[in-house]
Amino acid sequence: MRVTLKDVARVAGVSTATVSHVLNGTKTVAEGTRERVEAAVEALGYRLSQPARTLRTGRHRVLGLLLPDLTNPFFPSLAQAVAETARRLGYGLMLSESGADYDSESQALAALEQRVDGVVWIPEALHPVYRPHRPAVIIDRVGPELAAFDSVSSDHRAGGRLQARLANELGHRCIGLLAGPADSISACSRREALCEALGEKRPEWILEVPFSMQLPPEAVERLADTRVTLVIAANDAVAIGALKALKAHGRRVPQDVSLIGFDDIPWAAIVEPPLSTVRQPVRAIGRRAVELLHRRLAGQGGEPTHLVLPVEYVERGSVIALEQEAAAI
Amino acid sequence: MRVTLKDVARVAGVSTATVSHVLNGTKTVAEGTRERVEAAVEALGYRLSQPARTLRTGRHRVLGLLLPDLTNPFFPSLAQAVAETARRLGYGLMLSESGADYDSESQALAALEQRVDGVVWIPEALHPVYRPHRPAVIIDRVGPELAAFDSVSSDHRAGGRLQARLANELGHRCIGLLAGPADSISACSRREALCEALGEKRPEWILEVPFSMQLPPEAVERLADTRVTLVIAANDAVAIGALKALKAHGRRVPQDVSLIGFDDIPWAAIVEPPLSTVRQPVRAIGRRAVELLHRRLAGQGGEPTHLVLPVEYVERGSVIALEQEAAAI
DNA sequence: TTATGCGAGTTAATCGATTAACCTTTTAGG
DNA sequence: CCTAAAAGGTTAATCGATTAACTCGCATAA
Repeated sequence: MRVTLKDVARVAGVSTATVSHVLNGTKTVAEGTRERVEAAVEALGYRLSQPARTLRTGRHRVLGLLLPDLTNPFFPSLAQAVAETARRLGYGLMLSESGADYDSESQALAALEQRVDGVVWIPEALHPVYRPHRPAVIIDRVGPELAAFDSVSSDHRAGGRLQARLANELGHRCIGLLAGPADSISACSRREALCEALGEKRPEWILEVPFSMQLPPEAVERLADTRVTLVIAANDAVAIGALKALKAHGRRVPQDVSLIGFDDIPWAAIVEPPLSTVRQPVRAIGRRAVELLHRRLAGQGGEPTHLVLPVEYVERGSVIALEQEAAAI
Repeated sequence: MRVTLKDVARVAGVSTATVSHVLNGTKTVAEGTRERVEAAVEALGYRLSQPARTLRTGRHRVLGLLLPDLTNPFFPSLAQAVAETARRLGYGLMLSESGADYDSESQALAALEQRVDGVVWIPEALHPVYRPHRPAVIIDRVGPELAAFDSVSSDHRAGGRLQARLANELGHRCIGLLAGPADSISACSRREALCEALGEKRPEWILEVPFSMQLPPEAVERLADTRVTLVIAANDAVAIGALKALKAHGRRVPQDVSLIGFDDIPWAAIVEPPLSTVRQPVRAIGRRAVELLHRRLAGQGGEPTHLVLPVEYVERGSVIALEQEAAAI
């Protein structure tokens, strides 16, 4: 059925070793021989068996990427950067979504690990239940449990402080915080740094919501609170959900209430009004993660590396100064 | 280094065959023996080598999904449906993006095929250059080139007619069409059916744009055309791009100009105003595609099956009747 | 009593590549 | 002219599982 190296070797009149060397360029092969081999490959339509090669060499030449949720536009962007870098370094990419619960995350990771050389992993839980069995680079986690692995993350704390400073400078005293899930490490870092930097003027209310455009009814209700002059959202998806809710309540953004997100997903610039947000360097994150993984797979790099990349504020118009202060500026 | 079946067998005091049978449930094994084997597996932390299994059995237990662009929110939704169904049928999923050009699409497909049992493929080009070497289910293509493969697609022609009927009923006579790329089969079907159904009242202008929120400058310019009362977009992403451009021109949707999209991506409901669109049954498409693939892999099903799934109009408010006619309704 | 079949295990071939070790011829250097 | 190295090839072991074919008791049926 299947055309194997052996068939090619027979047709080309050489040994399988030679065919392999031609295909992989692992040894010099005489011009004429190589041509005969290549002709045979062509004629027979030979296709390498990856499983066989992997079994023999122990290398898949594939990296895995495990992320929480493709419908959050942040992750496709990340996936593209990861895929691009992987391909540049000679790897394929196997992408997997971890699904809702931690069980399915563990399962997905376990399944992934069996088919790749290493994984880039964006864990969901603050206290992950699973430890990778292969080289892994963790994105967005700085906790102690996975400290043994390389990691890359945005400077979430700086992001939180950025938001706080903005609130201060623009004179917002009554803040509503749509924080991310309590067990998300990145959401927690942002929230902590934000609250610390706000100091006295702690948020009027804090609500934990999932990273999704779909706000829980409770959150929608809270957004009717007219005292609040600035809503800080866990990320852009949440911010966009909030935007919709605010409009439904008849509150104008930014005239009646300012709104700020996090991530800078493509849609942030599209919604009305365009969303001011804190940008994560998504392409850099993906690139650096793969590069770290590659280095690790090459056997270099002893101590785990923890990269923290800077974030920046992107002004788009959904945040303005409080009126009384506006005159002063 | 690696713990193999042999190690487990040695520790459990049985042959590798027995271990394999315990692990796969392929033969009855005495209670006590099984327990010893399971204990050994646990104690040694044994993990199956997928490449070895695949080499031996010829089955990967993984399906591939090749799609054009993860940043178009239609595809993540599709990917989720595909992943879910695959998992339900006992497969893993390997997801790959085909990238910009057809070369990289062929490469991606070739790479994918080597690691999966079959692929779900959403080709970009009207005339694909590559023919799959494995069982494949094609999504959104009804052309002759790939007719030998199973396929699933929305009823794009019906979608086009739906849009035309809407235009008729609401009295729009001057239509701008932001058609998709000329080499996209689905875009072409829609466009053809639309134009046929419009008959006399063919669009004032037709512009081919890529499936992206980022409209080419030419398209942005055209949208300033105040004669046009209805803009039909190739898909929701394009529609949302158009929405932004229209606003930039100071034209209100839907008061000054109606706008309709295609797909019904999650964001269609979020933008302002919410976008009326033609919904593709994305979950059903994904599910049916995997089911077809599974059947084919099981060796059943002789003749290729071509499934065409119905679309439906989703009214959200971005399309209204022309004023003079509005009174009549 | 003899065959038959089942239950529980084992043996060993096999999947399709890679690659260390080895063998000839050439080639080049001194 | 002699020797070392390079060039060009081959042989055969190996990666880690699966599974057809076989063995050996023992129970059941004829």
